[in-house]
Amino acid sequence: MDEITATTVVRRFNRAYTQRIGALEDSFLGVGLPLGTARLLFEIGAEPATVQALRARLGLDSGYLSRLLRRLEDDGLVALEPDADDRRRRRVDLTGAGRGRWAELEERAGARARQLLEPLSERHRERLVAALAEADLLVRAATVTFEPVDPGSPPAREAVDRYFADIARRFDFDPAGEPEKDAVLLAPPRGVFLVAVSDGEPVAGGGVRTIDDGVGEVKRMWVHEAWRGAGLGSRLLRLLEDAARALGHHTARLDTNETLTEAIALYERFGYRPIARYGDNPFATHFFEKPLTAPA
Amino acid sequence: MDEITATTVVRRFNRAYTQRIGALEDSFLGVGLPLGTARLLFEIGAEPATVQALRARLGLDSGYLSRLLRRLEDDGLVALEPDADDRRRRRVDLTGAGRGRWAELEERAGARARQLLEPLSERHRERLVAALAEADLLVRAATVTFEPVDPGSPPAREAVDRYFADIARRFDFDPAGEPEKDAVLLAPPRGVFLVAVSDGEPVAGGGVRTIDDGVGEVKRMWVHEAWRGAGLGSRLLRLLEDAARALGHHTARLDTNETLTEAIALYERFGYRPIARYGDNPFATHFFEKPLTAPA
DNA sequence: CCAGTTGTCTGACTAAAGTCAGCTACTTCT
DNA sequence: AGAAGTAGCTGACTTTAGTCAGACAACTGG
Repeated sequence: MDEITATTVVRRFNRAYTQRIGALEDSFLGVGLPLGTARLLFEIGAEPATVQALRARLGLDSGYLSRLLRRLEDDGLVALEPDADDRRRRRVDLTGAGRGRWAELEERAGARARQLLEPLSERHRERLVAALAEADLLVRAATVTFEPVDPGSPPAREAVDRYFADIARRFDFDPAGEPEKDAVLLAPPRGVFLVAVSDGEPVAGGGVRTIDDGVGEVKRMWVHEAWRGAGLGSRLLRLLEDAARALGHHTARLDTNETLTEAIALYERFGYRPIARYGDNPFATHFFEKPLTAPA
Repeated sequence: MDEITATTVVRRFNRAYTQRIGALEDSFLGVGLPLGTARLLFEIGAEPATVQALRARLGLDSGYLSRLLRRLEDDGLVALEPDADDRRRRRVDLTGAGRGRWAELEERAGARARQLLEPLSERHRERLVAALAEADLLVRAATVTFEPVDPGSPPAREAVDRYFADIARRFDFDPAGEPEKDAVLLAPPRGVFLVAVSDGEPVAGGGVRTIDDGVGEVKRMWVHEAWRGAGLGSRLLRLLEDAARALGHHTARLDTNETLTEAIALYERFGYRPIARYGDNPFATHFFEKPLTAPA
């Protein structure tokens, strides 16, 4: 695809959309709260959080946020209380009145969305919704980044747990003890674990461990169901190969189960070739290897 | 489609997109201009204009805009000069320095778009661009409104001219004298002409005239090539039928040429039935009629 | 040619948004 | 226990964005 055309389409869309719907944010006006305050209330309603979490989510200055919260508290819309675990922290939640105000904001935002769809016929509405859902998935996927993390850390553990849960649905599998071993094997200096997190939730992850001098093994590659089809698997595998190279490996291996057909297709697309069984993974039925030359 | 789900998708997309790209607008920052000022400079660069045109395009207060322009002028980025036609008006254009600054903004906006596409594979990039193009078309179509205008007015004339140009491409057609007749026949109180305008350009239009007591004729239905497939034709025909009812008609007629197959399909979908030739339009080959009962 | 209208500008405001340094209470590390 | 760091708050600002009521010059219709 022509690079110029592609960015032109993105920019054209941005202009049209923000002009028409971007005013969407202004729909928060008219409930007697300035926009920033309304957005904050909205965010708290979506999920009560600590002050610092809100600061991160909204990208606000600490002093500024403090004042906004104070104002919401004075208006009786939110309640702040010290966090039991760390009494420096404060947890913010909506009061009854705040919940009412939040529902109002919800309703307005919903009305905005309905207003956009309303002039369209059923058929065109379906097309728009499908296009937005597709764009949503791809935009999210494009803006997520993979970060190396300690395989014992909560996001990594969650990714691995979900990986096990997913494959247990495909074939008879018992992860007994595996997560604990992973936490060691996939950690530096002999391993790596990468996770992509979106809205605080891991959406894809996987690791590399060293099985022999110069030979790395790709393990636990997983992509959240709702995020499949957006190319995260390919990006992850490419990054894991880079990581293996950085660990000094000249060869990447991996094993998998015959039921995981999409995974096998991905490995084949990436140039992995079937090899004889290695290691002692009782759940693996297929084994692959690929020489790690300079990155493509 | 489930109404709730549809609005949910729109809202979900809005959140994700504005959070990730909406910061897009902030990309105008970092060139030493506040956002509003940068947007103004951008708009002037896109097309030099009078102060009032900018006011309309950006929806700014006259005093406020005046000051913003002053600031840009002081910075040597724009030049203002009285309009030759009406010396109350002032025309604004970029200076050389302004053009440089504008190019910077362009580059930043383009970089933003590229940055969104960059992490995606060719295949996913194509999918995202296609989805955004589709959403763009439908969002524009959904937010455009049809307004009754004098058929002699510039937007109506342009719509009719483009209609003639389009059909002349389909079959041998000579519009001699027609636009002048239209300006009378499609005007109140015996006719109506509707146009939808987007970014100052007509994108769809059409009219109704009275051919007999209680009988109206739909004429000059046209949709801009770039806007086809978004349901504007259906919306327009529905509105024209409403207008015919408002003129007191119980029957709608129309003629068309056999080469205009999409139009014929539209009429049939709307319940028009073929009838014998009426009138003396030498270019028409097919004739249709529909009883106008209460609106669906 | 004059009354009314239009296009732009100025003055005098206000509210919202955001920044920065320093402070206090609490936790963590050694 | 003490030092060092963290979470949040307060005070004192600045900038941006925007409103509104005139003022004034230039145009337009009768």
